[in-house]
Amino acid sequence: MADISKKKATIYDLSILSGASASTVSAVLNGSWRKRRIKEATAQLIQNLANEHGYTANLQARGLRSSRSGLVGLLLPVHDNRYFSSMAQSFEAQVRSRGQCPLVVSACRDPDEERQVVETLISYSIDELFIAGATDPDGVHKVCEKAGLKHVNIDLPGTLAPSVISDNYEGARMLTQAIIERAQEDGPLLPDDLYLFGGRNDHASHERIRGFRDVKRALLGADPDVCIQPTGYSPAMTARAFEAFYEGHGKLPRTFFVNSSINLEGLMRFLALHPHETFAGIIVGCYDYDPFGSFLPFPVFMVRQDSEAMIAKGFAILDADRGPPITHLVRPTLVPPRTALTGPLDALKDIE
Amino acid sequence: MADISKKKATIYDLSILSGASASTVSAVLNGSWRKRRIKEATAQLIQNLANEHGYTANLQARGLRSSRSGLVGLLLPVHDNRYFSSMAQSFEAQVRSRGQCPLVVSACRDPDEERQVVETLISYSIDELFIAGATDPDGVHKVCEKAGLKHVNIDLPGTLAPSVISDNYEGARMLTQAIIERAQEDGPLLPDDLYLFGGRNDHASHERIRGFRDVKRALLGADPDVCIQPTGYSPAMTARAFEAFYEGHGKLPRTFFVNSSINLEGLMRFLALHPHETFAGIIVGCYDYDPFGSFLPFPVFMVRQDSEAMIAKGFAILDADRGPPITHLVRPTLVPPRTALTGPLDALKDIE
DNA sequence: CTTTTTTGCACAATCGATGGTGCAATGACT
DNA sequence: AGTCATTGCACCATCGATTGTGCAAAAAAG
Repeated sequence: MADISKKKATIYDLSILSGASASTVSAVLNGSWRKRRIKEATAQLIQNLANEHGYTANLQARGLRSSRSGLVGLLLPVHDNRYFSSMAQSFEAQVRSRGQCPLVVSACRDPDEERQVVETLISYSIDELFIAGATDPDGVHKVCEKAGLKHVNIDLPGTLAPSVISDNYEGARMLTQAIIERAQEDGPLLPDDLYLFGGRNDHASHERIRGFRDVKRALLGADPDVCIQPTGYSPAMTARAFEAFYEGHGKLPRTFFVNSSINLEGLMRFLALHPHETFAGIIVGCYDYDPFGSFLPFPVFMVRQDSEAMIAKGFAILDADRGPPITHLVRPTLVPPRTALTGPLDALKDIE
Repeated sequence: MADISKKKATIYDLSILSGASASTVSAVLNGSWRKRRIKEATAQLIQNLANEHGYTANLQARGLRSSRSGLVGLLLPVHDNRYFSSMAQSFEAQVRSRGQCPLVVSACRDPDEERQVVETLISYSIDELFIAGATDPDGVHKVCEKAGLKHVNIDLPGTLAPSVISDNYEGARMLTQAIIERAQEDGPLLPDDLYLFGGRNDHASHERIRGFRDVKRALLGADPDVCIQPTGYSPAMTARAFEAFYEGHGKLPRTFFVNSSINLEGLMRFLALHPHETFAGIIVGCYDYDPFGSFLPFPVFMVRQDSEAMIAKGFAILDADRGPPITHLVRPTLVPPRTALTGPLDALKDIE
């Protein structure tokens, strides 16, 4: 209690105070003391001293010695997005419940940045790495491999390491079917009335586009290539695509599938520049859930990816150690318009 | 290139390869070699070897020795919210541009959790800590103090350490004035027509409420206490408050001020349970910006807090070292309805 | 050709914790 | 009492880097 000491206590300080050796103190404080046949009384004494002086282990020293740091990394494209930030939230909770320390970093979908960030994490001797939405998962894999770092891909699969991803094909099918059915309530839907915006040359986009096309062909009989507009993942590019369509047609498509909430932000940019009439009657599907996106002034069907389950599965794979580079699918859920799901925010302490 | 070695190279490996001593290698690789009067040629030789073998310093070892880790922490209430996640994004960019490694963690607004998380960070010898939206900044301060850890409060001020916060009073004034003026376009506004929902017993809420009340009294002549509904920060509680009002009045207030985007999620939960007519004609102000929140089917004025500037100011304070526990205000901006601001997402690499 | 200065680097202690090994003291057993 | 097993713990090398110190060799000065 009466702890005037400015510096943090070390096992050596406790060793002097207790009269025991540093290795005994260490054993007591890291729990291995039974194995080392330390007397219960000695352990108690040291424990008490440790509490009294607010001892906490220097995790850098421990990490250096044991070459395990207790750090688990999550590599994200960006934080600033509900899908990834809620993944970060789940990740953090799960890592902490395992007694480790989460390290969440973003790399802006830049392959070089990705590799460099991972190098940095490796320099801190992180124990495990979750690679979420990496542009170049296999490039990152090689970096991890070289350092002997266990890792899984989340969200976008790699070919060299185990991956856990959303079932994009099924999710896209559900979403496409939902918006078609809803649009048909307003009258017959032609193939030209249903577009897809966003996404690019990655696995998730491919699968989503495949699901979209399969359902569209089945229900509407055709899917002209022009209806697929892979604009990449930036809001600006997506906005440009909407703008281009609008220039050409004088209106938006009656209904469309937006590849992600980031692309949906592109739609917001478009909307900001056009009056309400522009989007009267449109039906939108968005592959990602956002609580405010769900309440836009037109029906927005959304797909909520189960990032919590994906992270959990990721841990299961890492725990199983050295699994084959298989891709595991996690089923997302369809969220109808005007739906406010509960989330991590509900775990906030807020007693009042 | 031909690097078959499974283990990471150390300065000792390079020391053998180069024929120089480990200390020389160390000096070369950490840049202090000029000061140590190492020959340019020797430095070159070692540099080349290091590149060839993909050497990266073990930052735990370095941290242990130098008691500086290169880690900078950011403590958040939650990730899963555009305000905090965009703060995380700015933070990360700024930390990295300073050559350090960002460590973003959340503590769920739980004072105990906050202190414990900070203890953990301290065990990793982080160099600096940004405490954002802490429930108990001064409690955290004491923990930092004891460990000699430099820190600033962001968003919610403490009395013991320097703080950088949003100018909540001014922001609330702007927002209140904006929604009043907008509402008055639809006819005269009575004091009972303007409510405030959300927030609790913290500095930010107090200031926002104060700004709200001052403007409301000035423009509408009065502000009955019943118009202030501090529901705390949970969506569920906020939804309950809307529900209660609706029960009592058969409608929502004509216009209201929502204390944060988390509370705005509470409004979404309410909306999900009620038809469109329920919110016909309402005008909303929300203290926080969310790109989708800005496009809800009724006018939503938002306040965008400048988290980037707040982080930058935080670094300036830390760099100035040992500043007095002064509170610095950063002015937020008013965002009119249907506005899509650009953000960190626009920095995403997305060439296509 | 000495003496002094400068250059270039090696040595060794150190940061705090871990874990293999060894040894004295105690108790059990014949 | 003598042998052996067990208990309880101390010693010490080690993880990989940093840094103060010291000392040859080379260069400059005299």
